[in-house]
Amino acid sequence: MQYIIFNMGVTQKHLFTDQQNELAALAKAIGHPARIAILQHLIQSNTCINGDLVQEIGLAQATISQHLRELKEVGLIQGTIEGTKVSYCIHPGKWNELQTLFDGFFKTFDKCCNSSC
Amino acid sequence: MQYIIFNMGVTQKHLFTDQQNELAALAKAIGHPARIAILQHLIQSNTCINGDLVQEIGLAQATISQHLRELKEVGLIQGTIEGTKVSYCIHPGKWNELQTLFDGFFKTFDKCCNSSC
DNA sequence: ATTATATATTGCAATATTACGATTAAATTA
DNA sequence: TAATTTAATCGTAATATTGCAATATATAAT
Repeated sequence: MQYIIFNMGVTQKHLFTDQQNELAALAKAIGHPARIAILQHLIQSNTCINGDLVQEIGLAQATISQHLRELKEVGLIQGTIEGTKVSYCIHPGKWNELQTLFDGFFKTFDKCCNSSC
Repeated sequence: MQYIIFNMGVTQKHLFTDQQNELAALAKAIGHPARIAILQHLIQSNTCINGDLVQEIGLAQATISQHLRELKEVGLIQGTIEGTKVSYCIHPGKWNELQTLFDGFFKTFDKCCNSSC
């Protein structure tokens, strides 16, 4: 009689620190070209709506909406309802956190110490 | 008679620039806590082998091997065969490219321009 | 009230990812 | 040569992701 085999297909987050999980979650969020494109367009135009991105990128409305939700869930963007539209923009605080976390991670590798193998 | 419906479940890379795809691919590669942990351990110990990481992280040998392959495929690490072991280390050039690409991306958002919505 | 506009959600199909055991491959050691 | 060590690959199971059409929801305009 079997109770649990093990969690197949699921990331074993408990093996890692909160910082490792957070860094990975942020990296994963920007780990799709559509979400990179969305962020770049938001940065350029300050704010924009779903429909703009559908035009700009060329994916279906539902698909863009889904990508926006993922970026929102990780906190990198925020949306404000304006009539029938929703105005999206970068969340400056989270963007700063993203930058700081990644910078810190990158800097831990000191290029002067020859890392060869 | 139907030839192509469309590519379900597959990222539509042709919609994006090479730079967007490259940035996303690198972000995706570090978008898993196990791969973050592997990179951090490589940075700390300069080089290490599969078995070390299995001990350190606590995932199965095959799983660590798979994560190592993903990091190798994107070019962030390299492996050198040494007897029965394979010594892994960071690829300094690619690490530098990673850093430069992300830095450039982060900087395009200028915090002074109030991005609110 | 009805129609138009815009986005979110649901449902579905297909591929991708995560994880592990078992096996294979390749070099080292006894 | 045979046994040991180490890592890669194969096979499999389960979940996650990607993408779209269709539908639902909610506000604005007629």
